Amino acid sequence: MGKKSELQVFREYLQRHGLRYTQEREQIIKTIFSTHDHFDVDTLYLTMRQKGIRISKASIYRIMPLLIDAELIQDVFFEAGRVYYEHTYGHEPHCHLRCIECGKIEEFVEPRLKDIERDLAERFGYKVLKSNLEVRGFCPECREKFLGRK
Amino acid sequence: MGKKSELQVFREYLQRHGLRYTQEREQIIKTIFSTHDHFDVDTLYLTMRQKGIRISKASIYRIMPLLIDAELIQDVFFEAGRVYYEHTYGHEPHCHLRCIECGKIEEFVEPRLKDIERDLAERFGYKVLKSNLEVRGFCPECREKFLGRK
DNA sequence: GTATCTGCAAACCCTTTGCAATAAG
DNA sequence: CTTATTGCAAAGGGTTTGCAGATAC
Repeated sequence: MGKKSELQVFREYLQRHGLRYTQEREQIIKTIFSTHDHFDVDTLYLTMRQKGIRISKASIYRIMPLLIDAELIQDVFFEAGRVYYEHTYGHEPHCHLRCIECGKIEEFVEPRLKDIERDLAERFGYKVLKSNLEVRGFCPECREKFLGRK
Repeated sequence: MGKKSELQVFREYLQRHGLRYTQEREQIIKTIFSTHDHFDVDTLYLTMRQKGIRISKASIYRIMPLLIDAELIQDVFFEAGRVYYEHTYGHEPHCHLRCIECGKIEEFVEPRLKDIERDLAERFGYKVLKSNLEVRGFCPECREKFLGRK
């Protein structure tokens, strides 16, 4: 049971939905999965242009929902009116610890969330699909700078 | 040590910052704390107009950051390009369980988050300020409708 | 060939901002 | 009185959309 490539997953998703596997869609997937960073549409657009890939923002905006629906990426957080994404296919579900001062992000896996989800499903009768835990604070450096060492 | 009213807290906050306690600010606080619902700026604006309170959206947009800074309200989630808020003063910190189909929201208190926060602070050296856990899924009704009873 | 997809530019919509009038202290 | 605040309307800025030409299949 070898793991399918993200391209393969996307291709099958498109086929299943009667959609087409275009140059632009292939390039977006490739670009997104070529780094581990969180990104927004604007960043993705600029990155692709820098690589010499011709694409419009409109197309990116139209393709993002497909990638989410195909469970290849996920929106992680919102800031300054922008949506930030990360690619999730092939990664263990994880949470984010963000410094509100410098924006640095640490990822961590928290097994206790599974228990919490299970308890919630039972208590409220929900079918739990996913959970998102975001912790905010000061990273060690900013903490020192702003809270005076302690 | 009686609990201060939200008005009192806001008044003191404003004073402390050299700001003025205006009609509009008083009315916003009163309106927000008169229900337990989550709200966005537009809803708040319409609610106030319905009650016959004269206020502009611009003022609401300008006052929201003050309420957040005074720790009276908090932004809870973003959806369809909008920010949703809830009043938090006087409430125990809680998390949200949302139905992605009908939008219903259940609130729950999760004591295990405190442990998680403590562990994170130690592991990454962060000063943790707050955490936000949002769980998404299908509520009992929507689950039945869409997933066929099971 | 046919229906989907793309790029462009305009439209949208929530939010922010400049400015003159108003009100708090 | 002095300075902060409000309301209005215009500007911003991210996202969506209509349409004609391009492209997957």
